[in-house]
Amino acid sequence: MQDILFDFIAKYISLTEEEKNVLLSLDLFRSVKKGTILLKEGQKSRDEYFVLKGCLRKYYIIDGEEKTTAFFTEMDALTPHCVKENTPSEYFISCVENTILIVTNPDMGVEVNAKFPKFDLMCRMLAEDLLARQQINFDEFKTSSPEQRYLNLLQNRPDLIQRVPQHQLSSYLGIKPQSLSRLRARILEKSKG
Amino acid sequence: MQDILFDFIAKYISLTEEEKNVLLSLDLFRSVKKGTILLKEGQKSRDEYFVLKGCLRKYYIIDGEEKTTAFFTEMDALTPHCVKENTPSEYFISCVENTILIVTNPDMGVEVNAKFPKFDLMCRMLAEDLLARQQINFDEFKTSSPEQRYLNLLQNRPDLIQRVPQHQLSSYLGIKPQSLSRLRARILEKSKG
DNA sequence: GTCATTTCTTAACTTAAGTGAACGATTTCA
DNA sequence: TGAAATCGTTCACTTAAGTTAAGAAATGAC
Repeated sequence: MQDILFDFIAKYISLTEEEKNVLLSLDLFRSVKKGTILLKEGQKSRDEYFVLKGCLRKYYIIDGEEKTTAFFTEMDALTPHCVKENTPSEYFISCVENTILIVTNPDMGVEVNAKFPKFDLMCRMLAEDLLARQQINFDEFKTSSPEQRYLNLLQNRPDLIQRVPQHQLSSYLGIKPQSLSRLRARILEKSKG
Repeated sequence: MQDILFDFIAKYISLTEEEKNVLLSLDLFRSVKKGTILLKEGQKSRDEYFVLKGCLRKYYIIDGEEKTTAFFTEMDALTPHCVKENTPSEYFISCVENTILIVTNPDMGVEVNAKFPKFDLMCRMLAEDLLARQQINFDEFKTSSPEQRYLNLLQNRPDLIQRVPQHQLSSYLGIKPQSLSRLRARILEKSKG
């Protein structure tokens, strides 16, 4: 399980065995049941998440309707907006599956940083990395039709389509559940000829 | 002009007069004519931009059609994806207006960092900041209809609607120019009653 | 296992975006 | 200045997404 964490960190910096042990001793791991809501709209929180196993979902409730805008799976990091701004959250975060997380907060960052000066460097690289990926995703979203977006998802994150309910996927694709059903039927029809 | 730069930096770190002078002496300023293409698809580049005055546009050409995905105006920073990855660019960057830029590259970062240790810190804060804003924008885009997106733009960046041609705005909103025309007419009709 | 709830699909209808074409109005540039 | 290209709007038509409603299928609770 920890391997996922160390594989992830290894993408950015290298750790000694000793450093790894110190990290593990911090006891950051947390196991969360499917359906648990980690963050609610209006709530303040200092918790940042890193997914070791499982899946988190970020969603808004707008006019009484859930609007899912992101999924976080293995190796994904998630710092809710409200953590940086110290404002009430505009969105919810819940567990799509039973999930194992690393939970940290900015204060611990300071502490950890004292022991690992490299940690700061890694955080910057991570932020830049996420930003770059986010921008590409956004561009792809803007330049595609819902159907293309679904096909892209099928290519890039096929696991999501299996592990996430359709009605959550649909708003992630920017459409209604009925439209996703129809769109899938349309694609199937095409492939048959 | 430099005030824009220092106002921007002041959001993150504070500089002494001496430090400001050193920064100015680096001669990073560049004036670029409207229509100039700073980066082309397929091209490699190390240049990062910060807009002091004017407007840059990022666009793809997909099936022979320009798809605009971002505009960068005063105080916006832009690091093309290809700079970090050292791969050919997938998109173009051009000047919508005569523009004054600060042009840097990662190597200079090393040099600058020797003189300003704070610089590194600022870059991380900036990356985190941009990431947070980007995520909110993306969420907003996903959860809105084209019409809502246009109204949001009218609220949040009214200047863009003035300074940017309609057909570039439209793909930024994820629709065709004709649809933007129609949508504007529709809104006007509504407001009349 | 059964009942209730949630989720997914289908259908009919409405609304809005895509497409192709035409038309002035600008803008560009020789 | 005058011709050519670009740009914005409009129109008629097509296609796809939103909406409302209903029913089938899967899931969960007891």
